[in-house]
Amino acid sequence: MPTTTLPKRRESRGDQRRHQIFKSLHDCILAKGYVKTTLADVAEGAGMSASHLLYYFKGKEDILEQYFDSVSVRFMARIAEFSSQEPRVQIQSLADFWFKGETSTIKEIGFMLECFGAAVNDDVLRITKAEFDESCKAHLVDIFQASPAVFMESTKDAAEISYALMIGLRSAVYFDSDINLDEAHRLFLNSILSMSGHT
Amino acid sequence: MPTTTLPKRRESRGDQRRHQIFKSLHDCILAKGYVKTTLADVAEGAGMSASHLLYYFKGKEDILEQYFDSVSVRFMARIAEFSSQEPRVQIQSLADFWFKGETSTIKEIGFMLECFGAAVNDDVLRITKAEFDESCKAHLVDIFQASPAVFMESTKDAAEISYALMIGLRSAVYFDSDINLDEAHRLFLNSILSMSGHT
DNA sequence: CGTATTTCTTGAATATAATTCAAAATACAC
DNA sequence: GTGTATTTTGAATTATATTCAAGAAATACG
Repeated sequence: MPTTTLPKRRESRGDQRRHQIFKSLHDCILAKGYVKTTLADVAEGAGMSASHLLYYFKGKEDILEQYFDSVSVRFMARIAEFSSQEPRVQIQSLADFWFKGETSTIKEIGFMLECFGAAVNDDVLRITKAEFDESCKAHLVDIFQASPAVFMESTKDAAEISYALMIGLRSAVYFDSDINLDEAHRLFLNSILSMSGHT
Repeated sequence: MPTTTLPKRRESRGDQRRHQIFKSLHDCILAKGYVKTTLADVAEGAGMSASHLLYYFKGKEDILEQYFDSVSVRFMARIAEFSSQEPRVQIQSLADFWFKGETSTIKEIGFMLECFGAAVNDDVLRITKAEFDESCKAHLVDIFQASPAVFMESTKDAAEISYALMIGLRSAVYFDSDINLDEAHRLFLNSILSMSGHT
């Protein structure tokens, strides 16, 4: 399916091409998963030949690595926007970000989980994820420091637990039928509010 | 005098072979990850030809699916053993199980994370994981019901949060340098004890 | 314009790994 | 011993990632 995109002057031709490839990879992963996605699949979605993908990227892994990085950057920017809000509102924003909206559908969580699995044995993905985690936890520490009270030994512990809860609940939403996005949202929100003394 | 050796018919020849294959697959996954492991690698470790692996299993995926299932069964049996203990001891046992000992090294956590990633687009793995999760959460509900007090809306919520915490903390231990197995053990233990009213 | 140069694009060739299969080797029953 | 069932293998087959030489298109420049 060829996509006719308007030529933006801000983006070089190469960047446009790269974005088409990312978009196609994302579509393919949501449809059949990264492992089962072939370069031919991605190429067709991006309207080019498979061999031409390797003009822009070193290989299949490289496409995922760079795409994962771009998603990571986008997410960090989004989360950074919350910083100006009151702690209580910030917590609400985070709950919404991780358990509501288009970035947190079941399929998107599946994409995330598959990336984590791939990251286990891919240095580039692993480092990207580690930096993303670090950034998220730093934000959480800030939130807890600005909060009324923390029922934890330290704000660092509270951040660690909050982040683990987010990862674990999203995983549960994907795999387990006893919990859905709304319930996970409630559990996450209530837990963080409670930990931060927002009674 | 006993002249006849007992026929160790506990395991058929085929089952022995299958176990050799599982063992080899596990070694390979710890060494280079499932995706990068080839059938030739597994075959060499199990002392047979690659094509012969497919005499016992339908394919590479099938080996992982059946091995993951056997690990799941083994883990469930181990966790079921804790049931006779007092709630407080049971919580300690769970913390040790998930964050201490040979089943919870960094490499084993990596194996788990890679399986979860693969499970996203593999029906067999996904169902195995879903059933395992369900079983674990049921045990947690039992623990909370037998505990002094639960600072949650329900024991189901407490179980959901505990399990999410376990998954999220193990993931953090694998990817993030700001937390190790000992700290995760402490955080998990303290959180569950606190949630269950074991002050 | 015309053409030189750079960038883009492809199909054909190659490499690697999973899977199939016919047949050989081995174990086993009688 | 001989026939049958099981185990095992190496040699094809298939699928996919990757390389590469060369053609097409865009762009720079006289």
